[in-house]
Amino acid sequence: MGIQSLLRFMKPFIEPVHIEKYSGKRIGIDAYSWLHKGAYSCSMELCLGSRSEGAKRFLKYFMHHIDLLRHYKITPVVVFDGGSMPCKAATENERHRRRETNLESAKEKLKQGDVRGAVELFQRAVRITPSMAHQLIQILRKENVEFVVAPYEADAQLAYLSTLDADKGGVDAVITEDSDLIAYFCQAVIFKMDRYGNGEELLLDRVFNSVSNELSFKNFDKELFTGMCVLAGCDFLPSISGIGIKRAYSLILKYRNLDRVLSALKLDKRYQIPEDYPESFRKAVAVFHHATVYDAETKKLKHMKPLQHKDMPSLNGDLDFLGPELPPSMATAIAEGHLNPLTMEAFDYFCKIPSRADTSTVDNCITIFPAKRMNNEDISYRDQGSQMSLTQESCITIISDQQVGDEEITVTRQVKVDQKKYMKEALSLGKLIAPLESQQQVEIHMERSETPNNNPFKRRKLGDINPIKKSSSHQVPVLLDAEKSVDVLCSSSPESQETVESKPNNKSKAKHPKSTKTKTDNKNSILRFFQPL
DNA sequence: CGTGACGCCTCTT
DNA sequence: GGCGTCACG
Repeated sequence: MGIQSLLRFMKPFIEPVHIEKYSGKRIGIDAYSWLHKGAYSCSMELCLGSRSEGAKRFLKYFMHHIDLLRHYKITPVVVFDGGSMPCKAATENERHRRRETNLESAKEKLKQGDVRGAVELFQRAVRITPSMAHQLIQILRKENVEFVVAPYEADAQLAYLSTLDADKGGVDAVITEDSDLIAYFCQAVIFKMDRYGNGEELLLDRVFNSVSNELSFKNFDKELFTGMCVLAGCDFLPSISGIGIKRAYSLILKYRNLDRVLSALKLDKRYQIPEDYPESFRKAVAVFHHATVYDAETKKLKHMKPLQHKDMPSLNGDLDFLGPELPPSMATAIAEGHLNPLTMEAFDYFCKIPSRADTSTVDNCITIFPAKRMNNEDISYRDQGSQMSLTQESCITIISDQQVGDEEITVTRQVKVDQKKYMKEALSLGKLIAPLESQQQVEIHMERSETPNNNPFKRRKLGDINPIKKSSSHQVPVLLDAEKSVDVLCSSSPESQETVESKPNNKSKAKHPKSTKTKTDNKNSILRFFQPL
């Protein structure tokens, strides 16, 4: 929804633009808008949970647009939505209900053999899932495209990035379809960008410094502007019946003060103001100013603009409506795409049944989680750092990229453990992080990785998006840090086995030599736990 | 004249 | 998420 009719209202200030204008600059991208558009090309597959090539067309769509930007020497920074805001629950429940009913009737049509009718309904039933976002993230990693998962609203994160300098991760403009970016006071927004890079640009400078047929924001400040947006109706707070963007603008223009507008509305008998409207209104305005965002520099959550207690005394310091705080370790794990921001579970890298996450890590840490492995498929992705997963067959699979001299290699092994024991253990530990500080010597097999090809217009085969590259493999002893953390977890379970065996990478059926393990001491073992709030 | 409810569209060849 | 249309006050 964004802000009701805001875009149409702002039309006088919107000008056509081609992204080439931002050549050499950085542009933030609202991942949701491209994901959503791309999902249309494969809505049925997505709704039915198909994992065919067809179900991945949304990825192709997205990456085409990324390549377009890179072709014009623009650095894309993709921003994903994180957890949902409490005050947005009403809006989202409504959408969910409609999607569900559409999905039901779509399946009915399909049963009746009406494919065409079914597709139409599936298109209204598609929703962007964390799994889809995560599939995309894996490609972005491989393609060295910057991305961040916002703790809550992507719009807020994007607006925050637009306030930062480029060398601190900032962006010069934002591409989105959502008018909320304007309410968040994002200085440069590009709407409706097509596949050639043509779009419509809104610059706040233009809005506040020019006059256009009776429409002027010259004497507006940020406070008044967001006040107008909230009055017109936003996702956090529906507007008072009878008030739209034009009346909102007039009210602000007339009273030039939010409190005066509120009291004027209260006295006006034409409108029915809910008892709690003024408080909700204040909160909604505060979200647009002080939303919780992720700061990549400090690797912590922060408010877009610091909020003093005196700003909103009625809250008694309760700022949860801005998005509850999270411990830094969790915030980072979310931002870097390791934790599902809705469930706080580690992502199931096999993209199968949602698994119960136990532990998760970032960067140089290993990720450990139980993942049900189906159809005995080989692991088919690679990632920076290391990941592990517990398979149905009670194995932990470890994948890690290692630097040996000038060469980057991929290491894959499996360790057998007792799953039940492991689950119990891990659950009792909560979500833990295990930095890789051990130095265990393990002999493993290794494979050379191909350097990623970032040629903008090079066609990629989608089936090729994530495999561990196969090439010559040979045995070399390497320090495998992940090993230590495996032991930490496994040793707590008496039934766990410490068998280590090599596993053929990806789909290559090539025979790899068995690896052997050499144990050493792990004195530097550190387990960090997520702090309770 | 402005609001709000309704239906239609976003992709792909 | 947006857009255009149209009945209503």
